[in-house]
Amino acid sequence: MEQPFDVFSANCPSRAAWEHVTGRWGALVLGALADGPMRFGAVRRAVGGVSDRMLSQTLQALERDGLVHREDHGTNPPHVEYSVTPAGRRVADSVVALVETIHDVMPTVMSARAGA
Amino acid sequence: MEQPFDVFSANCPSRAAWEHVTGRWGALVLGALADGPMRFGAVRRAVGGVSDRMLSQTLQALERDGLVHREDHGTNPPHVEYSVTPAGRRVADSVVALVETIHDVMPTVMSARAGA
DNA sequence: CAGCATCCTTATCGATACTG
DNA sequence: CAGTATCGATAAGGATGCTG
Repeated sequence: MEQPFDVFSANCPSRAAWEHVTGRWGALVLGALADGPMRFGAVRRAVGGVSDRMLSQTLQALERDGLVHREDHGTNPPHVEYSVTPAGRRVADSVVALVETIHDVMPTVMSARAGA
Repeated sequence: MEQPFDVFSANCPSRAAWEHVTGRWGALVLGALADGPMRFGAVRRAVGGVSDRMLSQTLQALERDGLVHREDHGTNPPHVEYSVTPAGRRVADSVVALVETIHDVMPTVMSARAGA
């Protein structure tokens, strides 16, 4: 027995984690961090189009879910490093695989959109 | 040579496909259809919390992207079957893998949320 | 059954300004 | 640098009612 979790159920706690990960910026942030620890500004540059506000919120949600680790060096000027936790790495790897799959099928998507 | 596509770029056409797939319902619908062709009502029951309206929009976006195939039997009462296309199957498989990863790490997420 | 049209509420997000 | 606070526009989404 096991896995009492089911993202297809609206009220399962895994649904919230699912939405943090697959939300507008969650997966992209995780994908960026999959390459290694990065500072706030580096993540912002890596993820095209994200604002300070959204990045901050996204990182906080992922940190609360234990998928991202936040390391504040407490210096001035501030120096904070974000990285994936072991659990976060597993999720990030799956996200990266999904990104690659999307890239792979893009030619098909483009011709479908064109009204192939 | 190639992969001119990059979801990390805000203006890449793959970003739109990415958002259709990782949007609130996209991945869940794809995940449901990964099990085989389903009728509209069956998908709605499979994906907890989705409304007619959102399901309809989501299916249309995925169909436009060539990831989902819509087969209207033209009968009365209506009988419409949705299925993944070959490209959609690849994406759906990646989505299912992500779902499973999320389920796997849920115990970790739960304890992180509890303030482990 | 498989949807679409309409309305309306809510949540998301971006811009801007500010702080230690 | 690494954020937070506030505001306002916009879009997402739910409820309801209707159709062939």
